[in-house]
Amino acid sequence: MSRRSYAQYCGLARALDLVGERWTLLIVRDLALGPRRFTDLLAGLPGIGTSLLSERLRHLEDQGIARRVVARRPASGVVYELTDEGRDLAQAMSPLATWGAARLDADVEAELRPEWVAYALQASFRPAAAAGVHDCYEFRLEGVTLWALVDDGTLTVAQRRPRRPDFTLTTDVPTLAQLGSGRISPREAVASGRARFRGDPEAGARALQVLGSGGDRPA
Amino acid sequence: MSRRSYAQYCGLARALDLVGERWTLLIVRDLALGPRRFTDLLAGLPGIGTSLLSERLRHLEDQGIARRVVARRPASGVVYELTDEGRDLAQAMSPLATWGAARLDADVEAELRPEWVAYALQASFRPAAAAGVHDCYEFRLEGVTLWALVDDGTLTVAQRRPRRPDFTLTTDVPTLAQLGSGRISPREAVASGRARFRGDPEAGARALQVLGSGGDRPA
DNA sequence: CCGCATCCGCGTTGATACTG
DNA sequence: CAGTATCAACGCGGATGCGG
Repeated sequence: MSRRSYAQYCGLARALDLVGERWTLLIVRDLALGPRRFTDLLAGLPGIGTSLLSERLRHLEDQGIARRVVARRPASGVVYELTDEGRDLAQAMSPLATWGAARLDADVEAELRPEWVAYALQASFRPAAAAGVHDCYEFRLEGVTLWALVDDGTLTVAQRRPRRPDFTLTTDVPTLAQLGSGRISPREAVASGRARFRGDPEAGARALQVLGSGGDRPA
Repeated sequence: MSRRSYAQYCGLARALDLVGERWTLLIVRDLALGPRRFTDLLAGLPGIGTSLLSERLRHLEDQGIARRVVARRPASGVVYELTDEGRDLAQAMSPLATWGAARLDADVEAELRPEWVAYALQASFRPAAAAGVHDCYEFRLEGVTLWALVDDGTLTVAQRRPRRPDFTLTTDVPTLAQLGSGRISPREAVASGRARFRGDPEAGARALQVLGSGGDRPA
């Protein structure tokens, strides 16, 4: 029953005491995309047990990271959502996610869900660079297609085509991650056959600014 | 024997598969301050068992995050140090450490070691803001005193006074963390009695730029 | 003393069954 | 749908031992 603590007066140790246990950060990740029901979370975390999810949620609630809300409108039920502190945490773990994304090898036998990519896009979104930008980017990734809708300072990742996209990028997730982090240039990605770009090159350049580390121009 | 994996094609899940297990990130934190011996790490991680530390180190080695080096010079023995990838990771976990530092309550029964504070300072250091800066800041924190030596683009955190400091800040760690993150202004910290500042106010302003989120001026 | 392996008791986790 | 109850399996903490 006693929660194990590192008992160190150190920011990292404290963070790990709070959210370092198994599944916790993945729950925060899922909640970062919006309110979720218990069963939504359960479906998004294959392998977690219901009791553990229940306990984790209660703990996040106790720590003021997430909030339990009795939903009314769509269908009565319980919904979990992040608090402001939870959103701070979601921001703080983005670099870790980016670091991990760069190490997503192609050979990993891992499930690919649109939500994970949506989370990665949200994490790498730079609102300041998106001022005055109104674009729609289509990403096709191994059977998963999704759309990033940039409107000024906001990014919405949709799983249905919201409007005619300014470009379509067909690639795989590791390549997309490398593009976003600037580890390879769009030119290289296309030249090596790992990516295919169709559409407005200027929109592609804006996408790099808004969703990546910016700078380079697409082929 | 089978390492448990989340098996999700998501950057965060991958990062947690690699370094999400207990103690692992704290080991990386310790190594981020420089090469360490097995027993140094052991001493800095009260509660870890020798076998677990050994296994974690081997895993970090396998993943190319840390490296095992047979030391010669000071005394023969084995030393562990971060690889470039490990340094990337250390960078990536800094925001998490900052998030946790803001939640280091005064009531926590936790050990305070100069190294943790040194790590926090390193994590918040912005080399770009330190161009042309040559300062020495003294921090006195509940019995622990240390010095931050800024020289152009580099920060060295010392546990012995390297030279006459440009200012001395006496406070506690939560307040220091809040100052660094900009959650309170130096003015407030001093006015509320939580901090005491003695020395060159302009050096204090530079410290905020270099070690914090910058902007405000000290009282 | 340093670096590490082995063993054991226990807390945490994963899977299933069951309930309002 | 939103959990609680239960139990087996695994990971971890602590002790011990052993070759440099």
